[in-house]
Amino acid sequence: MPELPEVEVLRRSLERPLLGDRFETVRVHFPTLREPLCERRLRSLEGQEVVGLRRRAKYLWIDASGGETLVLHLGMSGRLTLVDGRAPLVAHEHLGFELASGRRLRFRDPRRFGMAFVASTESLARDRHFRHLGVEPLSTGFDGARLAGLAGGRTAPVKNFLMDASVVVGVGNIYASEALYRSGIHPRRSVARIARRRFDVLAEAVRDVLGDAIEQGGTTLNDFADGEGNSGYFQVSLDVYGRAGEPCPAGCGGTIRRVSLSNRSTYYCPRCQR
DNA sequence: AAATGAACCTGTTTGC
DNA sequence: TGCAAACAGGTTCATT
Repeated sequence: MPELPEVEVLRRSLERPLLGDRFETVRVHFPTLREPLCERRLRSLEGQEVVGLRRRAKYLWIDASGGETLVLHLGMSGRLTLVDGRAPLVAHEHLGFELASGRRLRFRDPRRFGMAFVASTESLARDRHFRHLGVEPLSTGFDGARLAGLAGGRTAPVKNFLMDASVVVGVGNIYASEALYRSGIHPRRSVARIARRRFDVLAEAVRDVLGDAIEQGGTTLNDFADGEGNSGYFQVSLDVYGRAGEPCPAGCGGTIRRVSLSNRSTYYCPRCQR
């Protein structure tokens, strides 16, 4: 489900309802995520107030008053929703954070690629999950010069490069295809063969497509929803992702093609993208 | 160092 | 209709 826009939409939707609320009881129903849940550490949040919601890459950081941060990652199929405290358990509900307001923050992840852990707020930058991460694409530090510099000495296909979190974070399989389409760059093109000027175009396309998707509430392919259960609408704005066989939306006369790159479906217009 | 592929899981869709 | 294969938004680790 979630790339950067979906996590950012989630963060924004939860910020107002969660700030100032307090963790009362943390319930671990199934400790089986990719990294096993540590019930003791998670329960250490009990009694702490929510003082901030931040996003780093595709991770959500929920800062608590005791100097600890709840870190959540939704993997492929994770869902985080605010429900009534008396709402029944649902299938694959791994975690429930019962709040002083009587609500519950529900974390469920059928495929178990997600993560949930607690770290001290002060140590987050040094945490092994974050220390290797590259630039935030919506920050001022992200531009064509930066991308071109990082591409130096590399030869990988540009789509792989864009999806490399040590280069730039938050760009997943959907938005990589979309940004390349908007840039007119073929997803298989080696970064060694991209002219300096085209990196400016690419950086701007990444920034724009992510920004547009956030504005539209994210992409809901199956059932992405924000913390209050609202679906996104960006899926209707996708130019190429999931549109194999359809005509290129630019009207060039080409047909959108689907290929596999590193075992990930990749969509592009063979006519517009070179 | 960089690139590639496999592994981790379950649920849903596709194809025979 | 039924079943099996293919596929799905991510990250990390091992191997070249």
